Amino acid sequence: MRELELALKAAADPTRTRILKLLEGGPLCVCQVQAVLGLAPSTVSKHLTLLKSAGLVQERRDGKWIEHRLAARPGNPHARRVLALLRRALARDPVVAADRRRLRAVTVIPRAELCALPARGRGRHG
Amino acid sequence: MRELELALKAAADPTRTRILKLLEGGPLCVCQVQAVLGLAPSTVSKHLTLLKSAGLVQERRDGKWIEHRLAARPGNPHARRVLALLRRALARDPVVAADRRRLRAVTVIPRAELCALPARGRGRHG
DNA sequence: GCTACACTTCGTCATGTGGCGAACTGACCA
DNA sequence: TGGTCAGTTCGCCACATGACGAAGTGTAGC
Repeated sequence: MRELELALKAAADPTRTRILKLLEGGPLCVCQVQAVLGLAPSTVSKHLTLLKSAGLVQERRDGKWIEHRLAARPGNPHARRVLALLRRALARDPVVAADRRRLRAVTVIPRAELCALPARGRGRHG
Repeated sequence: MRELELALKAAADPTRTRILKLLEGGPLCVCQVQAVLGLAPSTVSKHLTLLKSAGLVQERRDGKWIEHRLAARPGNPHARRVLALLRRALARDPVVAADRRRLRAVTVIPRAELCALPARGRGRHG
């Protein structure tokens, strides 16, 4: 019951829904998500931590960066169900579509360059 | 997006999850739900109103009472997905099982008698 | 080891949410 | 037409949640 609650609550926030839909396209690091959503790094990190503890997302260190991806085989069966639901939902949602466009623009930038961009929030103008 | 959010948020609260699982057994009036969950009528009503506005539940007046049931054919496709998810989930949850036991005890009492019980909250002792 | 930097944690704030009792609404029945 | 009573709405309270910036953590590379 509690696990279902966690999985549903994790998916029930629009920001986290957008993150999950972004991750359907493949693994991303925090600053890529941040660049697409336009949020502070601390905010993105908190959402990803919550998604992880709900079992929807896994992480893997890749040198300096941390790759976040949808949980391939969640231990929590509710998490699997919620991910499956999301995969079917919002196929034509305008917000999701816009996010995907922004993501395409973002992923062509090398990570080292993207993450160093000044507009990141960790010093919004310097 | 907003509709998915509403449907997920509606199902993400444990009290509402319990209500939805109860309704899987058939339509119920407010005082029956209340008798099983042990909550104030205003609280149950609020939850049912939210479930209705999320498209998960429908109501039908039956004389003095109002029957609440799972939406048979929700206009909102997200609502349909969430209900399908819930139907598969919590099949062996202890809380849900206990609720079902209590519901069986409650449904043998005629509604007119049950709803008039003093322990209802609308005057918890008189 | 020291610096750089991707990310997290902490403290704070505004807002949302779940619970209750009291007052209100509206359908049935006399 | 007025009473009864199932259910809703309202006002209130405590607590959860999402956002931010500042400070902290830990890995890569000099």
